[in-house]
Amino acid sequence: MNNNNIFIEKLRSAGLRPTKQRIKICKVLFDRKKTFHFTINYLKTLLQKKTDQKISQATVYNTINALTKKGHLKEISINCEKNYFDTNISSHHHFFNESTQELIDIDDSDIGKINIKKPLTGKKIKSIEILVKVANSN
Amino acid sequence: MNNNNIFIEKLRSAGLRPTKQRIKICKVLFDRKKTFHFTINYLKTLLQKKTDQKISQATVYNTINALTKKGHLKEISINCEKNYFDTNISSHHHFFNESTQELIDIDDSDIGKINIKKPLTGKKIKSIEILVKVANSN
DNA sequence: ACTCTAATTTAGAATCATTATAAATTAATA
DNA sequence: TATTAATTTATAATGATTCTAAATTAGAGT
Repeated sequence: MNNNNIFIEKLRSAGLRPTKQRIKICKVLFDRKKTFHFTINYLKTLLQKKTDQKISQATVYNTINALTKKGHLKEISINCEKNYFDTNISSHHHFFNESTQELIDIDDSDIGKINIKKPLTGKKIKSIEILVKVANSN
Repeated sequence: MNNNNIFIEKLRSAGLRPTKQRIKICKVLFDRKKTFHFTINYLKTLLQKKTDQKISQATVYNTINALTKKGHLKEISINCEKNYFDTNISSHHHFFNESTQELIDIDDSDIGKINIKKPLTGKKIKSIEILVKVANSN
């Protein structure tokens, strides 16, 4: 089976040439049922496993940065210990499980309305991000 | 005037020996009216300006990390572009002005109650952090 | 006050993630 | 197919942070 055309379209729509490296990266990122959270490091490992020819790390960085810039990925950071990316680009929030270092989506609709009582005047809100840090209760 | 005793107490209460380097750092951090947001880099610059003898960067990092670990500082990260620290350790949130890279406190009481409709079972919430990214509206 | 020891400071090296460089390769258009 | 602009690549450079090991210092005990 071949989803490549979907990825080619995705890349083209973002103004990126569909090279074989980028298509492979898209396959790892987007060819899955559930949304995917990853660090660049983990992605590099996955690519090495799933790929015959190696993809240089410069290409991985360039491609991920380009996809992020075009809005196909979302960047999330947890106190800079690790920089995660998320294939779920809808407006949503996160649990971060400190016990496992795992990141879990919280749907926007699963959080009640955020009421900012004193907005900054003369500024436009670009985004509201909530990070709920949790740990195993024991 | 001399607030040093206050800083010495603060350091001791955190189990840190009040060395002259640490006291100088405390002075820069805590001897102010308003809360203070800073990057390590900015702090190093300030210390260099306000100090006769230079403090090595290893000491700056060690001290800031120790104070953070003991809860005298709070760490905030904005997509890892920059890692900020905040002398305001009360439960609160932040505006981040993308136009100026400036970080502004939002008091906990200036945000309405956060309603997490589907909490994670078996996990304890450690913290909830809201980051409101804004930009100059023009 | 003096001695001793463990904590601390320090310069510099090491590490890690990320970005820049510049030459070789490739996609896509004519 | 030829051309050229984009892309990939290995490698070097950068920047932030941590490590190391030697020199210094704080503070407890004498």
